Amino acid sequence: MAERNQRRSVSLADVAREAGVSAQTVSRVVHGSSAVQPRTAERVREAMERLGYRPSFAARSLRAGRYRAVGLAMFSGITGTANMYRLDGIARAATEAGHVLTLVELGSEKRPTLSGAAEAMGALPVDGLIFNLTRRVADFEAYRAPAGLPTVIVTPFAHPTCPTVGNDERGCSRTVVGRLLALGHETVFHVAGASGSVAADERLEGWREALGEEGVDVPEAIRGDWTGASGYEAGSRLAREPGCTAVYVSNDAMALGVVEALRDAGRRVPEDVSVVGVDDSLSQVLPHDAIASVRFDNRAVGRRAFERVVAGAFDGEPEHVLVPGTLIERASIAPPS
Amino acid sequence: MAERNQRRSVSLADVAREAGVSAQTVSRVVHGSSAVQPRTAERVREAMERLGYRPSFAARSLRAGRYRAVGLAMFSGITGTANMYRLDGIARAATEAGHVLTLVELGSEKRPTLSGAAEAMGALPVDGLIFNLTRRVADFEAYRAPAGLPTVIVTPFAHPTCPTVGNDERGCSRTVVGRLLALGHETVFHVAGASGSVAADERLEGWREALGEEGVDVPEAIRGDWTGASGYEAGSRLAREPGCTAVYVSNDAMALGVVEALRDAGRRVPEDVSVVGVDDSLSQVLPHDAIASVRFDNRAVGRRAFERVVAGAFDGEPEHVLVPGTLIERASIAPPS
DNA sequence: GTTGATGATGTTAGCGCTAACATCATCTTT
DNA sequence: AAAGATGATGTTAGCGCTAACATCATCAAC
Repeated sequence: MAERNQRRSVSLADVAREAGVSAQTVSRVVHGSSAVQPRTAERVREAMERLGYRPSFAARSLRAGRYRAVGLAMFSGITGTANMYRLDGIARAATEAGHVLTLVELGSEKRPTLSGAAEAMGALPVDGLIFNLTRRVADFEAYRAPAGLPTVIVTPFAHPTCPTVGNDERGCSRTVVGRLLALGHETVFHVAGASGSVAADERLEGWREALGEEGVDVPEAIRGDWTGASGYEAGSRLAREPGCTAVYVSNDAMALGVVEALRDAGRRVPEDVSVVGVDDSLSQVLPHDAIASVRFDNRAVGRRAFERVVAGAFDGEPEHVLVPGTLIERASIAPPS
Repeated sequence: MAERNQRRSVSLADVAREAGVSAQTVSRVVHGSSAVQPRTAERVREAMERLGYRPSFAARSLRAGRYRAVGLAMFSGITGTANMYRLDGIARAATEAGHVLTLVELGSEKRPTLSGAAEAMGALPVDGLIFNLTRRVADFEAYRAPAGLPTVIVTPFAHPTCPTVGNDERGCSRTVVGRLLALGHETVFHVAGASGSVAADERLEGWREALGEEGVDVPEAIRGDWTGASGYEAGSRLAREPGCTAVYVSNDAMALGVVEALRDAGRRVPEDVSVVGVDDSLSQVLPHDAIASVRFDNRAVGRRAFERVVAGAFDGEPEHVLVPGTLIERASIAPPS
C-alpha cells in the first residue's frame, strides 16, 4: 500500500523509460497531442499511472516563462466582510480564467509597505500582483511596480502609476446624505468607523463634503470602532441631540446599536430618527427590522482587480475604477415628522 | 521613465554581463554569501537595481525540488465565517513558516470531487494539499492522495488514509445538551442548519446522540437555512410547544431569530426558554443581549491543518484531530423556572 | 522502382538557477 | 624561496520540460 517516501518525484524521463519511449512522446501524451499511436499512448498512460507521474510546475513555468498565477497580498488580515468578498471575487475570477491565486497575508507585520510586499512577492510564482489595502501605507505614493510585474491596488485612492480599484466610499456618503436630505431632514449625523481604516475615514470625509456641498450644517461626527456596542454608545449620545433626525452610520453593526440605543431612549425609528448603515451585512442575520444600508459589491471589486492584472502591462495614465454602492432602502428611513 | 515592455525577464546572466562578473557571483550576492568582495557586491547590486532583476521562482524551485507552498482547495466558496477564519489561520501559519498559499476555489463546479481537485492541483506549485470541505463529496472514502503530495482534509470525519482536522461538531452538541440538562431542563429542542452542510448534519446527529445517551426524549428537529428569518420561523413553532424550555440552535443568526420569535410570542428568554447558538459570530455585532454560543477556533483548525501538511509524508494510521468548541455562557440560558 | 508525402517517434537545446568543484592570486609560515 | 592556507571568482552540469528540428518507416502516385 503505502509507497516508500520516494525522494525525487517522478519525471517525464522516468515515465519514458518505464514505457520504452522518449520523453517527448510522453510529453505528447500528457498534452493529448494526436500524433501518437493509440497503442503507444495507452502504454504511456499505464506507465504514468503506475509511477504516479505529476507534471512539474517549476519546469513547465521555467520553459513557458509565466505562471498563470497572480499574487494577492492582504495587508491587514483576511477577516472582515469586505475582504472576504473581495478575496472571493478574485478567487472566482482567477479560477474561471484558469489562473491560480498565490496568497500572502501581511497582517502580522507591524508596518507593511507596498515596496516590501512587492519585493517579497516578486520572487513568487506570479505574473502580477494585487495589493488589498484597508489601511494607509507609508509608501503609497512613492511605490513603483517592478518592471514586468503588473500591479493593481485595491483602494479607493488613485495612484500615480498603478491602476486601482475600490469602493466609492465618498460616493456612498454622498448617496446617503443626498437621500436623507431629499426626504426633508435638516442635516445628517454621522457615526464613523474605527480610526485608521481607509473606509471609515473616506466615508467620514465624504459625509463632510456632501453636507458642505449642500450648504448644510455639519454636526460633530462620533467615532465608533465598528462594534455594535460602540454604536449603542453613539446612539445614546445622539438621542440627546434635539436636532438629530437622521444618522448615517459607517457599518451595520454600529447602526444596529444606534437603533437600539435610540429606541431605548424613547425615540422611534424611523418616525423620529432615520438610520442608514453600510455593508448590508445583516440582512441574512436579523429576522426582520432590517436597517437601510449601502451595499458594496466587493466581489465585483475583486473581479475587476483580477481582470486588470491579467490584462497586463500598463501604459500611460493608470486607470482608477470606483465601484459604486447601492442604497438598499428599508423601513429604518422616512421623512422627518 | 516607463520601461519598454521587455519580453523576457531579467536573468542572473543578464546581471552578470552588466556587472562584468559570472552568474555565480551574482547568485552569491543575491544570497548574501560572505565570499564576495564588497566592491564587487556593490557593483552587482547596482546592476541588479539598474536592470530590475527579480529571481525566477520557477528556476529556483526546479533546482530545489520543492516550492515552500501549500495548495488550498476551498470546496464551496470561501465566504462564511468558519471558512474565513480557517483560511486566515492557514494563511498566517503559512506566512510565519515562510510558505505561501496557493488558493483554488472549487465552489463553481457543480459536484467537485477530491480526486478531481487533487489532479488539478497536483500540477501546481505546491508541496502539499489542504482540502477544506463543508459539504459531502462523492469520493471521500475512496480518495487516495497522490504519491509525494501530502494531503490533509479539513472535515469532522476521519479518513482511511489522509489526516483530517476539523471542528468537533458532535462534541459541541454534547456540550450544549449536557449543560442544558444539567441546568434541569427536561429535554432540548434543536434548530438545525441548512441540509447538506456537514456542520449542520453533524450537530443534528450529535444532538440526537447526546439526548439518547442521557435517556431523554428526542423532540422533532426543525430545519432552518442558517438565516435569522428561518430562525424566527422555527422560534414561532417552538413557542407553541408546551414542553420547550431549552433550544439548541445550529448558528447564531438563527438563534437570534428564535429568541425574537419567542419574545414576540410572549415567552421570556431565559426565564421561560433557554437558547444557545453556535459560532459566537454576533458578539461584535449585537450591542448587548448576546446569546450563549459555542465558539469554534477555526483559526486553530487552519493552523493545525497547515502544520500537518508541512510535516510531510504520512505513515500508518492517519491522525484525526477534532478541535473542541467552547460554550460561552451568556444571559440567554438559565435553569427552567 | 523512384519520388515524395504523411505519420510516428526521437534528439537537441535551453529556460534560470545554484551545488560542487576548479582556478588563480595573495598572503602566511617555515 | 618553497609550500601551503586562504579568499575571490569562474566553470560545469543538471533540475524537468517542450519547441523545433531530425529521422525513419510506410504508403500512394507516377
